[in-house]
Amino acid sequence: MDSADLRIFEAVARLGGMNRAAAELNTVQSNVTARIRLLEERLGAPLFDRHSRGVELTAAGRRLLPYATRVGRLLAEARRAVEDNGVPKGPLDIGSLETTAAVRLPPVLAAYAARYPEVDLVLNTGTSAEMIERVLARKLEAAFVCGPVDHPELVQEPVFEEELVLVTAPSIRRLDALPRGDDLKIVVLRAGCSYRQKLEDILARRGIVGLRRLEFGTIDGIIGCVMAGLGVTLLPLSVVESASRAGKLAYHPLPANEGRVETAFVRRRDAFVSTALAAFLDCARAGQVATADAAD
Amino acid sequence: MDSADLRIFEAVARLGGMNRAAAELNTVQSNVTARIRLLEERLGAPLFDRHSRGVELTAAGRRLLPYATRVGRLLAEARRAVEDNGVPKGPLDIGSLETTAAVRLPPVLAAYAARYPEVDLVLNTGTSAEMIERVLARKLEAAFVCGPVDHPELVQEPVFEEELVLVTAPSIRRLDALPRGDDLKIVVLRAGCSYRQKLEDILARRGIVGLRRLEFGTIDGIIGCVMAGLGVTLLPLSVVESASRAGKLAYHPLPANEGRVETAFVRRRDAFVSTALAAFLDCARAGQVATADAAD
DNA sequence: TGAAGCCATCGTCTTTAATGATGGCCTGAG
DNA sequence: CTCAGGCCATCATTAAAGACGATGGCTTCA
Repeated sequence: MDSADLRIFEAVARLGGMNRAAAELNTVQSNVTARIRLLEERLGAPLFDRHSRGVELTAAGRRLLPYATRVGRLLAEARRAVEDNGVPKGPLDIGSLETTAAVRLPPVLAAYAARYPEVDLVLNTGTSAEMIERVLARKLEAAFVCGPVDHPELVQEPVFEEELVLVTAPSIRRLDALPRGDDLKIVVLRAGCSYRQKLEDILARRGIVGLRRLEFGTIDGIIGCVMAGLGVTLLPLSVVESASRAGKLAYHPLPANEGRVETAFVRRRDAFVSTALAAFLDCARAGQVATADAAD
Repeated sequence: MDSADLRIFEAVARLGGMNRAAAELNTVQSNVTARIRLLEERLGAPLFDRHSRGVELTAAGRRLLPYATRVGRLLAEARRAVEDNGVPKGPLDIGSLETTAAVRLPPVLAAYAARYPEVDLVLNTGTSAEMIERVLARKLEAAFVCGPVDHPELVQEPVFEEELVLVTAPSIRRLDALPRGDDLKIVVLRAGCSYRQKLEDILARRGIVGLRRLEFGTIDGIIGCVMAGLGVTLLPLSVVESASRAGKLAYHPLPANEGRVETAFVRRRDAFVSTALAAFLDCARAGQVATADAAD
């Protein structure tokens, strides 16, 4: 048994047929057939049931399939490991919460891009759940998400700490003064946003329930909307601090148990840590230190 | 790059030379040389530095090596997974503490051996540290050790709970009555035994320190020695209960925080769980239930 | 009933790998 | 100093493995 055998096997299993696998593998059907037959012979067990519509995995085939994919992944990773000679370069796909991307990452990204011009960094934003899913699916090397994350396949490292505040129009001095009923909407980034549920919980604990929602695609949209008195939102203090100083917004601190959230950098436990990623993490840590220093 | 390439690469790296690798792989040196050269060409990086005494890994080679071994292991595991058709059979290497082997395992082993005659079970005894090391080195599929175990590479499952007691000659009714000084020895299974440190700690907390040690290779040896009044030892209650009833020994219960230890069944997180092992774990759990029932 | 899609088989051909002999290089013993 | 014994590189040759294309049998669906 050989990795090449497993590659063919995997394609046949995934595509459900030898013809289709042959097409994908840029070879002919007879070759696929022969190699599968040989593999079955060597393993001493049939891997597929043949029928007229194609083939189907047998029990033995189902046991083999996960190994075929794992071996394939490992070989690809090995190649990357050999090519990664310690100088960050190549593609680097990172995920992030939109707020983190807006508040924390600009200096990090700027420093990183300047220092490692050979890296093609792609930043991908979305909710924590989306980002975690993509990291697990190996679509992203790592992501900034709302921590703490407890998943056996992931390792996390806390990198930023945010203080979330309620944000309202500047005329609202105290939360009591919030208008009730249809006049007030909660404004969130979009469905599934990590902060949405949190905001609803926070308001609910203060007896404010059943609010309408307004969804935006950008943080600027949200801020504009809140400035205009259309609603209330929940954002990191650092996002709204300057707008607040300018008198355009008011923010309302929350107790630590509600307002403190940490942002964690998560990645698959078993995935290769490229030099590009390691360097990025260094930059992110440096950004964190700088922030902490500034706060002192 | 292919698993066959990696197999050759791994042998060359491990043996430090192409001639030696060729001998191990049952082929000729020129073949090894050619394939390594081809592999280097395809990867675009030299993997070995050649010199007159043999070869040495380059940085790129060092990055590749762990993948070579992992791919090799994965293929071997894949073969086993295909062959394992759900009927427990083949070799099964288990580790255990000696006390667990003596007290808990006999019924489990008997039931297992009777039920699955096709399994070649090998029981390996030693200290927790030894067993854990061997599980990590993949020399054992799993082991019974003194829990709880916290290691990222291992998964554990508590299976037995032991009550450890101090064991003395029958004439010793209370611990106060223990003779001090050279008259008393602590009797342990052997250096490195998990219970040794525990016993010393327990005695130290009662002001008994600096005792001589006496080491034995078997539990029977220890018991005989304690019966004869030569020393004190620490053993699971279940080991000494019958001897105590017969008036040959006295045992002295310990508070729960000192005397309760759990025995955990540990295995590598990433290792294949053979049907034989799964069935064994079932038997062990059944034994645990039986014990618990009997205790009620 | 016939076209379309599927897999199995076979002989041929190409590519790849293995072999054994040779040569150059270095090292350490005599 | 020299020579034997280890090492790796190279090359022509041979053996094996894999890929190919054509064919045929089977089932399904129109």
